[in-house]
Amino acid sequence: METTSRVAQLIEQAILAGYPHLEGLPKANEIENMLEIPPNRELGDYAFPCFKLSKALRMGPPMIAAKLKDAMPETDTCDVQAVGGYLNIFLNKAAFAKETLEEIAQKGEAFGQGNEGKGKTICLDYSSINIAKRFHIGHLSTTMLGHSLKRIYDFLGYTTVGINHLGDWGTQFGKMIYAYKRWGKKEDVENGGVQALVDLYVKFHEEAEKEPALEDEGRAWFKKIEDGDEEALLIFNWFKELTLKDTKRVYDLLGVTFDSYAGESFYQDKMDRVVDELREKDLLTLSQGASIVDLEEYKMPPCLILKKDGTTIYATRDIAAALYRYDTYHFDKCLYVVAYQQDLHFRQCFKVVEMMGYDFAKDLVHVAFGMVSFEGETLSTRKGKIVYLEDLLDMAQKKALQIINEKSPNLENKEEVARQVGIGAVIYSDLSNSRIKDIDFWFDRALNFDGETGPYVQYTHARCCSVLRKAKEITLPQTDYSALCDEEAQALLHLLSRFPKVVREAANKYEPFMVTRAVTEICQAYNKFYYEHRILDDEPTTAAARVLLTRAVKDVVKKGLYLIGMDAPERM
RNA sequence: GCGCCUGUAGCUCAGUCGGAUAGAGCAACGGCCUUCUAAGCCGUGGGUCGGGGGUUCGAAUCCCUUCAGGCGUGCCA
Repeated sequence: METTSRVAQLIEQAILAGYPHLEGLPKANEIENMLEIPPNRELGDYAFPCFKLSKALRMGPPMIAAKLKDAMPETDTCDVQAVGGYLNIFLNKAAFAKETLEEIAQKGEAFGQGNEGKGKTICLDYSSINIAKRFHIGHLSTTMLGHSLKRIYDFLGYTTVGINHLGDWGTQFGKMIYAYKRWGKKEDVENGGVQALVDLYVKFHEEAEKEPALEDEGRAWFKKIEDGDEEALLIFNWFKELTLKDTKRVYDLLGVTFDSYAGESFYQDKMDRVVDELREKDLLTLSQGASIVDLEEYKMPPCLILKKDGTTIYATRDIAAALYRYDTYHFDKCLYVVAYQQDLHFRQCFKVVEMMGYDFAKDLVHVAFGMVSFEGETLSTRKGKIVYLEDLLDMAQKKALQIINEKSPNLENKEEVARQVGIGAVIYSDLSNSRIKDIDFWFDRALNFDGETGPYVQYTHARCCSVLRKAKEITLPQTDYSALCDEEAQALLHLLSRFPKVVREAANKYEPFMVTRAVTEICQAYNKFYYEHRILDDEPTTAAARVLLTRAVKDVVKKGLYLIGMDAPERM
């Protein structure tokens, strides 16, 4: 049983001892939730605020605390003190150390793992790149948030389905085909990849300024795609392959994977169902030539389903996708990791699904995140205010390599470690704050390797590994847990023991940064511990305890990094 | 106009379901490597928690109001 639950039970017993017949007093599980962590370690490991009992017991909080202190059963779990209105709890340090470390030692990197998600499926829509566009820093958050959430849910036993909802439908692809046929060369596109396609698209718009008829040509080619014209599809699919190939390089660097690439084009033949069903259920109304679902009752603008030319729109597509995903995966939740600009769009879509009578509408969740700007300005290819992810990751790896050459010139696999550290720095900075915050991208921030950064955490992990390598060379006796009663070890043990709860909170709130933060705090506490105490102490039983603590830190940090999508090199 | 979001140290941000003197990192300055990785550790300075009301024994946290900024607000996604 967890320490906090046991403490809560003891308090429950103390309350019951004093007031056996009084109704409305908190039970152990409620008490556990009421427990707090004092602001200062000298005030104990946990605190029970007695203010909340004041009314029921008709007594001042300090008096209650004093009475509870006297009524607390004698155990070796903890001691208590009454301070003001608080009942402060002091754990038996050695017992706490033993319990925590034995569990982590037994479970290793599986510490915190769970099976509460067993039999449940979670769909995650993330990254969702556009065909014929280059991957840039604006795509990083959706990609890493989604990837991290997928790993977190996997860790908790859920079945997860990662979906890259490709942006592969629209007139722009007709324009691109036209531009390619008129100005493009096969080998240029083969060699230039997506950038060549982007160039063709830009060229189209330049020319269309002078020659407006080109717009019609573009539309005509898109119509050919829609109608399944052989040539059009051949070129279109080739563009798609090129984009996916280019993007795969970035996904490989980041370690990101997907289970499905069903994007917009995939739903083309699944839209009729939505429209028909909306008609049948009498939800569709005609307004200004377009077909809409009126949402005035819910204080939202109408949801557009068919444009006045009768064609579908992204809301139609997202509704079709939601229905399809439910039919296919029977998800317990479907997460849309998409920027907050689309908040209204998703609220409308989810509401329409609900109006259609689908109960699972409540399980559709928009996991919104902030906007990315670059050095204070809106991202813009045209103004050159853009950073391509491939370039950024390249710079990060180069910087990491340079630092390795300075600090660890004898490291064996420098290139590989530089990859892990450089990319880790970028991922960490992306997942270090709550997702709703806007990000103003600055190179020196994303490529910072000091302080609360990816490299800092990786460094601490590597430091643990180093100590453990040294420890292997000596034989250690039975562990003396009372050697871990010092401030630094105890602070560290608390952070470690809380890790499983943090992972669950991150999952419930869709906030990977909580894992990032928890791991960082563990590293800070370990580095402090490391400087205050010699791990490989002359006293072997002490050394054994500290080595065990080091191993626990290593395992938890490694798993935490994994959960946010980072690698943990053993040397750096 | 209306809706959603954000506002905490010079900068970037944490802050548990309301709880004890509001915490980190960066930047600045000053220390610490003949002992386990100095990508580290320690110290110093720095805060009207946007403003004003209210609820409460207690508010950065809840409610109201106001200001500032961002985003959205029907045929792009």
